[in-house]
Amino acid sequence: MKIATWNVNSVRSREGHVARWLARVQPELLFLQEIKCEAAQFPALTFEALGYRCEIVGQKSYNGVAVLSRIPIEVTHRSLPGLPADDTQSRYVEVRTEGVAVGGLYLPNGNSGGEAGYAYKLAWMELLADRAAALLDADTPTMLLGDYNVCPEDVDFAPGTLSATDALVRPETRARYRRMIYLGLTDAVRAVQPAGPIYTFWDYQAGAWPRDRGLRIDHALLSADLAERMVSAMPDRTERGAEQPSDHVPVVIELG
DNA sequence: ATGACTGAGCATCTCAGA
Repeated sequence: MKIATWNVNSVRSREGHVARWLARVQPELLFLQEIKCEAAQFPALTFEALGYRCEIVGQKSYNGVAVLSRIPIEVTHRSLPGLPADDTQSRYVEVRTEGVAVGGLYLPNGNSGGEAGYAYKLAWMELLADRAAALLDADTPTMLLGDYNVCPEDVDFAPGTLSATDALVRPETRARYRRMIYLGLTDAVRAVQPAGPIYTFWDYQAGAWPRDRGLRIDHALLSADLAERMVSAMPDRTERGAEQPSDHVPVVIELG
């Protein structure tokens, strides 16, 4: 079973990219982030024609997540448990399939909105770790994947791309990511490639892609039972070389 | 000496992204 995540930076601008990628890779589940539209504008017919059901948690202009599935799923959550009722940002969807809980997430960047914006990121990370703890306490096989907007270690960003005060690398950010690792979750891509740079994002600016000056910010965290089942986990770099690409590439996890 | 991106929207600039 292949489960993938992809921040597409507008699903309407990337409809053809996603359709071609689905036809080529044929994952069972694809979680999308930054769809940047409401459900009514989502190009569901295109993906349904390829055999994928679409579950959309939309939002106008910003954020927005979705899951495309070619196996039966049950949507269990359309927002991250614990957020205030008046939180309007669409950043989380969770499903159950074959006894596995799979959460697709778009974690706040944290570099805009001043200290309040950064505090929102940290609060969101606390609730995500709480959600992980609840699933693990119930012995639920769990995968939490998406755009974490966190470079866990210095090797996860090319030299010179980020300052030490960037919200993607600040110590408070990394501490909260580590809390999830300490719960017992496995960083799938790092388990496959324990050392050395491996990126999932390259900025549109300053020739970041041709110079391979990227970041590793899209992750899949697996409970121990799923980590044991893992066959492969890797970003699909080829997508960054497409015409008019997203600045992120898909990350694919294969379970046996 | 130095270039310099992309998408959405009550748009021809601003916000957000990272």
